[in-house]
Amino acid sequence: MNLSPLTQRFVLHFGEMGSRWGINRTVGQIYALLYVSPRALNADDIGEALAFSRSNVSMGLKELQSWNLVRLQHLPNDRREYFQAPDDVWAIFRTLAEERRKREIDPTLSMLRDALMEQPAIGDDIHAQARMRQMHDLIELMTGWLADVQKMDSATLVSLMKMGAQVQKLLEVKSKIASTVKSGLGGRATPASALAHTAGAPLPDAASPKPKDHLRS
Amino acid sequence: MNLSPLTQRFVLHFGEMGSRWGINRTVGQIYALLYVSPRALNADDIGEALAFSRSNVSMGLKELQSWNLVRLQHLPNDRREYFQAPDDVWAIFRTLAEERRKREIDPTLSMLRDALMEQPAIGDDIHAQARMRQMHDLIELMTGWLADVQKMDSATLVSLMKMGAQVQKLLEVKSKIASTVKSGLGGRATPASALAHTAGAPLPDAASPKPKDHLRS
DNA sequence: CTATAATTTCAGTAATTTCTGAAAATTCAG
DNA sequence: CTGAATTTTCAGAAATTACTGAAATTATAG
Repeated sequence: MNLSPLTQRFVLHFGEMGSRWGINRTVGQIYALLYVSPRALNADDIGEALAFSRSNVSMGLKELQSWNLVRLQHLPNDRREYFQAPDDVWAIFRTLAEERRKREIDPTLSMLRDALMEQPAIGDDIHAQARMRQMHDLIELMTGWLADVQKMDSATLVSLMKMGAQVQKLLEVKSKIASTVKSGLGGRATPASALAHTAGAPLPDAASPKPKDHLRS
Repeated sequence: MNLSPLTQRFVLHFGEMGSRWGINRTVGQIYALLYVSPRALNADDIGEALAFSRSNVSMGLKELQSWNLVRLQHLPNDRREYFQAPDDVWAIFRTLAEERRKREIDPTLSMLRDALMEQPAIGDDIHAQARMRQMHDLIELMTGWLADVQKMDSATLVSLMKMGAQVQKLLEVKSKIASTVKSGLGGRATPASALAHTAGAPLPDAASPKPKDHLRS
């Protein structure tokens, strides 16, 4: 199996970017290859195409499986396992976001939660804890939002993203309506309380009422 | 300068996570320290607190500066440079998103654009190019959306994120308004009630007219 | 300008990560 | 079950990345 110049460039790029993305060259190249391949490939195909040792391919595939980024397939009359990337790029992207959250965010969120439980010992700890709370709240807001967004189907997501900054307009319309009508959600309530952010200032306490919680245990 | 147990834990955690985040231990620890510190620190402070060589601190700070993540300060009667993290954690987050886009996304977007210009040589290239186009379009949509979002002020962003999946309801309301121009919102269906519950439901179709495009050349 | 404080650079070393080949383990056809 | 095909594991080699101390550079007080 030899690669076309087009595929070659794509594969090599992914290899190089791999390091910036926190995966290694091998894994990046393997995934790039699977991604553009019109059919599922077995480990030998991959090793041959990319000139990696069989064991290296095996480890790379294991890594990709741990990321849930490959689908496994079996061909009739062939004992070997065939691998392919999911067809839907959005599905790939969701998986990626999900896995990165688990690996890169959740541990920090958990550490921050623990740290915020502690009684500040010395003066500087009060400031440090306030800073940690800011970070904690931001991360919790983001991961909660991400969880919400992950539930949407791709089509909805696409149209929301295409709207871009214009949702903001909708938000204004909403609060206008909300305040005109009697209605709950009072005026533009949410923003106001959310605004308590910023400032290097002492930061007394931080718990703002949260309409919904996104805690995962 | 010795660190409180609380700060120590925070700093060590950032050091360990550093590798997952694509920065090294030193840089992670330095930033964690600056982030929780109530005052700006000079390179010697940092080196002493973290037991790093002076040159290592210098390199770490240089790295952080290249990420635009530190502010530089000068104290009266002191020739040394003092460093601190920005007060606003949202500002930090924006910078981070921006810089990661530049380093981790833009090069790929550019490679994809080039690859899509080429004339597919062999049969498989047609498929490969189609896959690359899917990826390209997704990335372009995401970066365009990110650029829009980066323009919002933090308060707006926070309220949008708190809404989470509920924006989706707004979207429905919007299209309803658009179709029933005059009466709008008929009867009791105020946004308030519409917003009351998060979705998960199928969501009819998604292509809504797209008012704006995100192409950057 | 000179002396000294402060910072950066850099070559060499240490530590970590990636990759390989050989051996072990697993799978399955017959 | 047996044995060949296939995959995984793992110890060590190779490559890469991080870190240090010494030297070079830059900045500034006097």
